[in-house]
Amino acid sequence: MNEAAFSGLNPQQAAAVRYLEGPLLVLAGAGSGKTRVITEKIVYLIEKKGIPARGIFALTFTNKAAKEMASRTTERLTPEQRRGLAISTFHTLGLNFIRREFAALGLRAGFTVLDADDSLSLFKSLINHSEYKDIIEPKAAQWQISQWKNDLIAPQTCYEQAQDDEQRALASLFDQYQRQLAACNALDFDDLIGRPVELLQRDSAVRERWQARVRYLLVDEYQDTNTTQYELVRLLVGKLGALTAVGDDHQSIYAWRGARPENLNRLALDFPNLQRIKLEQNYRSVNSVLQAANHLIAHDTTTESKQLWSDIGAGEAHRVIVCATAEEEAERIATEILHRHFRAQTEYRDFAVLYRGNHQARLIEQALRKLNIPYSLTGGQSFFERAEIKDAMSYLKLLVNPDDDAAFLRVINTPRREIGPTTIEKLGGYARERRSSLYAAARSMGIQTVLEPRATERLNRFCDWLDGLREMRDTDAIDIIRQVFDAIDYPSYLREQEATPKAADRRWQNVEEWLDWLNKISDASSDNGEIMDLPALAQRMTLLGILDQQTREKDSNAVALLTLHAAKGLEFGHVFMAGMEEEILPHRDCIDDERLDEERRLCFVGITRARLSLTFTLTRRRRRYGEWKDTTPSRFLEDIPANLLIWQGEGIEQPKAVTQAQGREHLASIRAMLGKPKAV
DNA sequence: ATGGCTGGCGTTTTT
DNA sequence: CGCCAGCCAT
Repeated sequence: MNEAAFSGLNPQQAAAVRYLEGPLLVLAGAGSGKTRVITEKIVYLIEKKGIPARGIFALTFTNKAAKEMASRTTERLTPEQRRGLAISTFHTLGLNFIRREFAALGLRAGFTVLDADDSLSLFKSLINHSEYKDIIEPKAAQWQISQWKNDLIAPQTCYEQAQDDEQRALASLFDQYQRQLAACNALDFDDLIGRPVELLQRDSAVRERWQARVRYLLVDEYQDTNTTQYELVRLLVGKLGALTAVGDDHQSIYAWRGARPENLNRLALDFPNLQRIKLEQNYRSVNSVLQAANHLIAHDTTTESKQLWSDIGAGEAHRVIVCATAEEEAERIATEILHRHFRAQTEYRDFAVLYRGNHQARLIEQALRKLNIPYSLTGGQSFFERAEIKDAMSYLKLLVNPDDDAAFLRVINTPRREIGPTTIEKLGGYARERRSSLYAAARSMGIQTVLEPRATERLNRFCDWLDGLREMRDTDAIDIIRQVFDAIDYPSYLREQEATPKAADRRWQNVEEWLDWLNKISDASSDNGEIMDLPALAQRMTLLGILDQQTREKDSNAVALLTLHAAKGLEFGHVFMAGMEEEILPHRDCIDDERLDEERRLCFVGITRARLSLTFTLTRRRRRYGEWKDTTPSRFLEDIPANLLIWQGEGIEQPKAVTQAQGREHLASIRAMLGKPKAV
């Protein structure tokens, strides 16, 4: 092997890229270049080992990560070389699998992928029409059933193992939910992984076909896999174990939603010839940051010890700023950012404020606005929650799958077709009895016996219209959708709904924006040689959701406001961690719990986002649900050696509104008061 | 059908 | 304390 091919990689990274003798687990510390290892390995497999790109599968958890990885390989490979290369999320792989194998799963072409909202609506409707109305909370049911699905437990098994009435009710609800999905020719997100696993397990021909296809599999953020995802990985790689899994148990922060970090250890049991490589050199942070992180995480006994180090420099001690109240904390963060921005010509995009819960963002937002500091806030997928976008998506989904009840209900009276609640209620009852979709019920002969003649007539008109549209399925997807909006005169509908024409215009613009976005999706995938038909477009749309918005945010030069969870995978020059208090971090519900370690890892993730500087803030008293309570500094601060922390607080005067000049002046006074931060 | 009021509740979030 | 959802009243 030519060593020069790996210039720029350290020995461990190079070994991870080169190792092909069996399954490989790369324990990659924060900032140790794990994405780099995966992309280099893909390039290596294609260029040096002659494995065709279409035999290589790389899996991530988020669209963003998949996009990032794809763009990094694009830089290194010719279009010819990377043709057919599958870099995607677990869910997209599952979708592609099901698109090929749907018949064996009892689905019809054009099946719908329900998003979390649609699935919740389905639960609500099932619960409301069941005997356990008022006993079962829809959200809780959705969560529990999702857990079951992710643990590969069938409704039947749930029922047999149920300990009490509530569990029996949930198990029965699970069963009804799955039946209803089948009736609607629909799947939820969990099914995108679960159904392929089920088929691969029971059908050896399918399994062998897929195992032959998957020449090499790479998995990112392996510690975040749940039972189903791990099973999918295992089934796809077979006994050969042509697998590289990259993960970091220190960054396991999603156990609360079903991730099984123990899958890292399970790998060694399932593949006795597993090779392990640790990456401990960090390419992101100064050593004071890494020391804080190392000491903090040393208290987590459930994870494997890794000592991060870098040759980036010593760094400064981290400040711990104690504020009287949360308002003061927010103001303090804002003025600190302003000062540093002007003092060191630091771009706003180099700052991040991290916090445990979204509600903490509000005050910080206000404080930043007061000082005219631009900021970006993640967590809002508001664009896709807008009514006009949901309407538009429902029309598209319904064109593809008339049995999609969620879309059917959304659209049937939008715009008004005088099909009211009474008709829909009767139709729904009829459909439930026959375990069919609403559309199928509307189309059945017997429906006339239940409905008023006038209602039947309106319903038929709507269904005929839908059928007519579906006839045109060969027309370009975007064209059909435009025709639909034309036919229902959606802009006029919006004008009726909105008080001002301006507001209606704005909403129509959103629809236009959505159409542009759809165009982009269908173009992007035709790059891969696959023509995107209407069903594929509708299905993929549900999975891609928020990508666009995230991209837009990236362009702006603004301070990032993020939850600690959302910050994973990102890095910033200067990081503020707000609310370093007991009952916030660690969260109050996790304090006396085995979940405490996950809180510590969350803190670890926050710390390791920082390249150069780290500032912790906390308050002395905080208002919780209207009541003032004294607070205690987070135990995690105690886990960081005292010489790495400089506590500040009492007697430091807060600046009022700050102009640029006043900012410099004030900063000088604060620095005079505090003295220079001492180097470590 | 729509809006206003009240009561209950209040982690983290992707697909 | 604030927000949302759901309910009730118009």
